[in-house]
Amino acid sequence: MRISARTQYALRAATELAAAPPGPVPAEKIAVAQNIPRRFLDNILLQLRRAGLIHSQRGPDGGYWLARPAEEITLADVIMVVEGSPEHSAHGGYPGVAGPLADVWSALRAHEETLLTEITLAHIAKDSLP
Amino acid sequence: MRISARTQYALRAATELAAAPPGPVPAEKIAVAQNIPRRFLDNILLQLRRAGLIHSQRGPDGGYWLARPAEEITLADVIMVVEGSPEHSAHGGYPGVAGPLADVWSALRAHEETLLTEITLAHIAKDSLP
DNA sequence: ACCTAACCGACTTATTAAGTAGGAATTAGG
DNA sequence: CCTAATTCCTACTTAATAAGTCGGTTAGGT
Repeated sequence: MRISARTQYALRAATELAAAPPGPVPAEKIAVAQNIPRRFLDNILLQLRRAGLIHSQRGPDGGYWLARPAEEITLADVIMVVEGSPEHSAHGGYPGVAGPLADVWSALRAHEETLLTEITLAHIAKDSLP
Repeated sequence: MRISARTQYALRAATELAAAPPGPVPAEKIAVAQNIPRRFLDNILLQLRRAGLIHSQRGPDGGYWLARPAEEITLADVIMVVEGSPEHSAHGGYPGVAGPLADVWSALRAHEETLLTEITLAHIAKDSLP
């Protein structure tokens, strides 16, 4: 269950947006609230925007906001953007007697995906996990 | 769900031992059967032995064998040896509104651990997953 | 003695993660 | 129109980890 700093930052930033009142939230505010290195955060927010998960506005009073309601953005959505699509052919088919190991990884991944697809940013922001 | 090559090798090697008839199995045989770089495998087996998971015998007809019955060695046992004990303080306590994220990781880890603790080398070797 | 196989630490190389740098483009307010 | 705020973008650096290699040493059996 490895979760990179980048991924965690992305989720925390997104949660911050989910919890904020309507309107743009500047990156600086997010960085301070979540204690994320500013420049790095820029980088991540850019990626989220390009993926269409958030929108942005430049200039004074500019900032970022969610492209969809927080109830409709799952953790998996965010994670997939920053981690890239998982190439799950990595553990496919072990020699001989070790074959069944692949089924274990596959079960683990399945459960993980299920869980992360069930939980939305709204759940996190409101502390109402299912 | 990141699983290092080293970990996979360790599990596959252990499975090979679990499936073998009683008596020492030389590293070379495991390396060939599982297509694992020989020197690297040495390294891993050494680690497993030091952890008390397997025993060894030098000289001709030497090799490795499981220290306990395959039914009593879980995947978690093997993984913990090669990955080291998880420092799960890594994601402990996020600022403000992101706090509940920690519960998600914790749930994920709990499930993972449960599953890996339920499955033994015997299950893999005999392809009889629960 | 000799061959086989485990034992051991240190070393090299490749990849990824994490963060930084330096600016350019946009927008609102005065 | 000028200024300040703020996003946008590419590329770079550095640190950590993973993966595998090397060169031998030690012990056991025949």
